[in-house]
Amino acid sequence: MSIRGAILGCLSWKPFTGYELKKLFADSASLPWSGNNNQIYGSLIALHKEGKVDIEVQVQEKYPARKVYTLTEAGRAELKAWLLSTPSLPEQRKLFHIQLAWAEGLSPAELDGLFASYEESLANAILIEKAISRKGRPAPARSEREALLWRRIEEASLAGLEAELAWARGLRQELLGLSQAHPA
Amino acid sequence: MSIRGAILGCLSWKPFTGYELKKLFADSASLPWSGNNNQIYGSLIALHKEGKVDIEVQVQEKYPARKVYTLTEAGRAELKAWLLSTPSLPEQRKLFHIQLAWAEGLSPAELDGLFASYEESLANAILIEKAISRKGRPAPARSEREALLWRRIEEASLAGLEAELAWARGLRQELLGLSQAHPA
DNA sequence: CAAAGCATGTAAGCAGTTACATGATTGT
DNA sequence: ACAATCATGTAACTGCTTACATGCTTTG
Repeated sequence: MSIRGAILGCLSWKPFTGYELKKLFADSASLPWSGNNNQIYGSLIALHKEGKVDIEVQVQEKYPARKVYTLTEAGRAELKAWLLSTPSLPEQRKLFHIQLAWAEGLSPAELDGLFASYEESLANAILIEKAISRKGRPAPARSEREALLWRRIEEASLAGLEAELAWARGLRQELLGLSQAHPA
Repeated sequence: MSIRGAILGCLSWKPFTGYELKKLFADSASLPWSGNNNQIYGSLIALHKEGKVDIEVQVQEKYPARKVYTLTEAGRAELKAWLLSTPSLPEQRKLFHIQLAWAEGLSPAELDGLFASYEESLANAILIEKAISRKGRPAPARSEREALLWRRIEEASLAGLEAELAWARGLRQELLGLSQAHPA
């Protein structure tokens, strides 16, 4: 349910519609949710039922009506409680590593192909991340502290990808060395 | 459904019972599943229905009967297909970063407390990982290649934790500097 | 004229978790 | 006496994903 916290956090920055939140989640590498309708709209409806958010309906001429959500005092209280809850350890799900772990049945060439594909998608993800970051993504900067935090969080997300790419490249080279030392 | 792949992988190493697999998943830092009954036993039952595994029931005197699972040819085929499927990008779920992102409402002391708690649990997780790795966890080493892969995978998991701890420590110091430059 | 964007919502399903249920044996 | 280990399985639930449903507008 930590997506609730993330949604409350966004709304503590400024009011949003569900549609805007959806895009925000979908575009962010640090927010590990797909931003699908069910989660966003569902959470907003639940939050409203609990009195944590207010809705302002803005009727438009050419587009469907927007529902702009604002935090209430109760919402602000839940956010603060979540912010102060004890931090949880980071989770890393590196499925490729599990694939590698059981790759004994693959030929050196097949293994090398997997690495090539993995490195390519990592390199691609890094390029995309860098492009977005260079363009400057919308971020709150209500204080020097907040700006620093956001900068460091973005850096960490990129650094994680780059570390993984470096790891894969190093290991791939080692494997090439091995298969040349003991040819089939 | 990637846990299926992981289970098939284990069984390609040697036969296991559900109970043994459960412990294996629960103890491993690289296998991102809790090893709960429902998943392990459920998957094994499904795999058996599909003819991917054989069961040998071993009745024991003092303990409940064990069901030892072995891969069939069909199981080996599914494993190979999974091993050759295109690698997926690593997923990182660093919930603490999201907490930080919206921490604007917290005092410097409250923020510092969060960092202290985070660093402590990271340091703890690292110690546990190192202890287990020093004792040498059970791992297949049917070839030089397999031994190398398992070593590097273990290292990567530890390196991820250590990088996160270093990141947190660095940022915490920067924040301390900030709050002294602009005291409340 | 097709695709993408604006904007909301629901249905069906998969993946994963905690907790429940049973029951003997061994260690503290 | 209490907890942990051995060993299997089921029930109830949360979280999250894909896909469905609608309908107008703008862009290519």
